[in-house]
Parts: sequence; C-alpha cells; structure tokens
Amino acid sequence: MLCRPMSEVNNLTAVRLEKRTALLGRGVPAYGAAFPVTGDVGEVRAGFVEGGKVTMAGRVTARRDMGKSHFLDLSDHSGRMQVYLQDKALGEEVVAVYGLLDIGDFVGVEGECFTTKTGEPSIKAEKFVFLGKSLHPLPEKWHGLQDVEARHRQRYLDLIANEHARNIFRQRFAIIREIRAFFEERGFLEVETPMMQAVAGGAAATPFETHHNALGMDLFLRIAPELYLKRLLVGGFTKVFELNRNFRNEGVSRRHNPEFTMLEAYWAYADFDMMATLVEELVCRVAQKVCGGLKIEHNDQEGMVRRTIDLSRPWRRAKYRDLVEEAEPGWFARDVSGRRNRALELGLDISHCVEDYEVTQHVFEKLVEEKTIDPCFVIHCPKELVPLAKTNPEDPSSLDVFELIINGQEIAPGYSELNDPVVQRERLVEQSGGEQHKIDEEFLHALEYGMPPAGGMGMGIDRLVMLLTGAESIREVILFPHLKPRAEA
RNA sequence: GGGUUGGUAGCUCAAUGGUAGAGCAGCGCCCUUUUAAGGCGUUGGUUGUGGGUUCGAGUCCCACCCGACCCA
Repeated sequence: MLCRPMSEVNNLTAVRLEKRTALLGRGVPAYGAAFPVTGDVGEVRAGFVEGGKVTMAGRVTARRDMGKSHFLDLSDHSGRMQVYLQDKALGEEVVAVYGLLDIGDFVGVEGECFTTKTGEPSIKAEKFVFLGKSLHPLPEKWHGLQDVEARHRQRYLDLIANEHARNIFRQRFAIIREIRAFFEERGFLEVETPMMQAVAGGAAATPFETHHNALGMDLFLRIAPELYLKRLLVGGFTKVFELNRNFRNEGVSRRHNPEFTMLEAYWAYADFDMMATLVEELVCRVAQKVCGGLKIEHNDQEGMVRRTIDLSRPWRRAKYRDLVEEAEPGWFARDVSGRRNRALELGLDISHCVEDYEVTQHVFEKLVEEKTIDPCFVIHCPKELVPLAKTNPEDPSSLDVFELIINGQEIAPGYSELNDPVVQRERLVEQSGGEQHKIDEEFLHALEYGMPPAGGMGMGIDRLVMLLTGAESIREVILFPHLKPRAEA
C-alpha cells in the first residue's frame, strides 16, 4: 500500500484533498510560506515563561475539540507542546479554517504562554495558520508504527511516530560528531579519498561495479579506503582519518547493509599497541559523552535490562593463542587431526574448514568471541587471517595486530601496518589468488617510495552505534536501509 | 542458498474450514481547561499475488512477491 498513485486514493485521503481544495477556495494557503519561530517546539517548552509571547510551528499530532475550545499537540523532533484555541478569540473566519484541520498537518501559531488547570504548559493561540496540509493519516497515536517493514521503508513515519527511533538516530549522529572531535583534538586530519576506485583494494569483499563513460573504464565502489590513506602517509601526512561510506556487494542481514559507515585512522610512527590505546580512549570518550557513562545497558522489548557491557578501562589485552587455550585447554598440544576431532566433539560445524587454522578460528569464534561481552583486545592473531599487517618479530607465525571484541562481536581491528613493499607485494599476490587485476599496482608503487612505520585501525560505525544504543539490527541504526523494492511500488 | 515464521480497514490487532470484527483515525451531531478527552450515531475490506482442494477458504495445499528470526 505504499506510494499509491493519486488515482487510487482511499476515502481518508479523498477527504483531506477536499479540505485542501476548500482551504484554497477560501483564499487560505494550505501550504504556507516562511513562518519565523521563537524556536523548535522543545526550545519553546524549555523557554516557557508564564505570560510570555511565542511563535511556534509544528505538526499536529493530537487534537481535543471541546465545542468552542480546542487543544492541539504540536510536535517536532524536539518534543511536544500544547496549543489552546478559543473560537471567541479567533473569530469566525479562522474558526471555519480550523474546521479544515487534520491530524498530521503542519500549522503555525502565535500566542501567550499559560498553564492550564491540569498543570500543562500551553500556548493560547492568537494567530493560527496552515503551513502544510497532510494528505495521509498518521500511524495510530498510542501504538505508533509497529510494522518493521513500513518503519524502514517509510522512515519518516517511524521518526514521527516512534520516539525510540528518533533517539537512536540522535545518538548515532552524536557519536559521529564525538568521533570527529576526538581525532581533531589529537591532531588527526580528516581526509577524503576516492569512493570510485580502479582496483577495489584494502579488504577481501565483492565490490559494486560501475562504468565511467568518458574515460571508457570500469570502476568499483570502494570496499575500504585503506590503500589511499596509506598513500597519504607516503605523502608525508602523519595522522589522518576518514569517516565515510564503504560498499560491499554481499548479503544483507541483521549485521550487514550494502553500504555502511567506516572509520579508518592511520598514525605514523605508532604501532598496533598505541592504536589499541587510541581505540580504547575513543570508545570511552564517545560512550561517556553520548551514553553518559561506561556501563552500557541493553534492554529487551519490555524494557528490562538484558545485558550490561562494562567499558571501564583498562581493557583486557590477550593473545589469540592464550584465549583459545584458556577456552579449550590443551588445544595447541594436539596434532592437526586431534584438533579436528576435538572440534567435532565440541559440536562445532567444521565441515567447510579446509585448513588447520580455520578449525582453530572456528573454536575461537564460538568459544571466545561469542562469549566476550566486555571489551577485549585479541592480539597477535595468526597471520593467515590478516594480509596487510606486520609479523610479530618474536613469533613469525603471528602478527602485530589486535581485534577488538565487545558484546560478542568484532568491533575494530588494528595493525602495525606493513611498510615493506616487497613483503606487501608477496602478500597481495597471495591474497589475489593469481588474479593480477586485483592488485593495486599504483599503491605498491607508492609504497616503494617509502612509507613510515604506522599504526592503523578501522571501526564499523554502524556496529558501534548498535553497541552503544542496544539496537539488535543494523537497520535500526541506518536511516534508510536497503530493502528490496516492492513489486507494485 | 536452507529452515522457521509473518503479511486482514489508513494505523494497532481479532476472527474451530461456515455471515470478515474491535480500538484509534475518519465522517455527522453535542460539548469553552482537555491531554489515549468524553457522549450518541456512522462510513470504511479483491484478507500480499496467482492457482488448487472443498458445498463453502483469511484459515488447508502449491507457486510467487515482500518482511522477520535462525543457519550456511
């Protein structure tokens, strides 16, 4: 029932169209022009002074008519304010216009602040104008908009009807603002690098493809900004970050949207350990500012606390091997087939695991990652898992990297970035599986000029927002998540 | 891709295989301090789409569309 053509309007819309026509027939603009206001609805409420004059506009979200006096609720993102209208005060002509009002219309009022006998701060309207007629009824006033599909397809209705949704997005954009402030304070430069790339590098994922007509070349939407940010280290920048969209042409799920927001930061002369501290400080600052503390509570639908995540520092740092050994003692003492058998005994599905390290990784995911709720930096992961990091000088089978786990999920990886162009080329060739066109030669060429040692980190912002708001699905934290179009829409 | 599950009025939800209903919204009337205002009356449906079974299908079966959850 979405986006129906005007020819298929139902009765409710037809009635509203008639009211629109009636307004215009009376010479009353149904879609008014500029209407300078004292402030947003919430600001007017906050600045309420008995007897004070205010001008306010908003959407009518409730009306209570009582013969010759009327109460309206005007709302916007910031809140709700009651307006009181008296027929006697408005005059015959405005009363007739008021009769053409529907819930959902935008109106403007001017009047005096007063408190009703029930104690409700209100505006006694002296002036009443239409600013925007609504042709469709709003979702039900008490239950709001419940239908998940409609909430995502028509997010504007979700935002009108559901305060919870408004709060999540307010928090999302506060989080992003705080991230920028954090890096700014530490002297990092926010940069922009190409979203359209000739080679989609920096991660292992299927890219979206497009074509540049004038240049006659195929391009890919980036799957990561990493290889360009490193070019900036070559160019002499020492602290850079980018906070913007990545695109991956893969499945859509509770945790995946085809376009998602990624933070990447690179810090010359630092390493993975310094980056871990940076991430720790970043997340704590954001949580402190946006959530008001370091204990993050996730609630169930009844509002009961389902889980508490404690972000208090210092966060645990533990080696990958030690965590696996802790969860499954004796794991590394077994031989390859011993590990396979033990994984099967543990009830793990390892049928698709070819390599030994994959079996271990499966044990890690099920027995460590999924059970780690409070923050933990998993350090020195096996080198098969990460192609762009430096090997640990003390243990060549592992890397100088961390993977931050919070709430059973990977939140942020960080590396001591590989800056040896010869080793980097070997790794990329290995990763490309022999497909030359998947290797970013220009990046390797840049690296050959010399890149300083550096620490790097990445963080999926959508997942961070989920973590901090308790949202169960990525669609709850993305304003307009991708959904299949409806057949008739 | 596989499994489970859902789609009924504008919205929120009902309805043993047997006349598709309620609340809100809407429409009409009453009401000058209400706030899920109230009172009386009333309109509104190709039950996601297309087939099938049946005397009879919102309900059972098949296919498809669009979601949700779990798994890969």
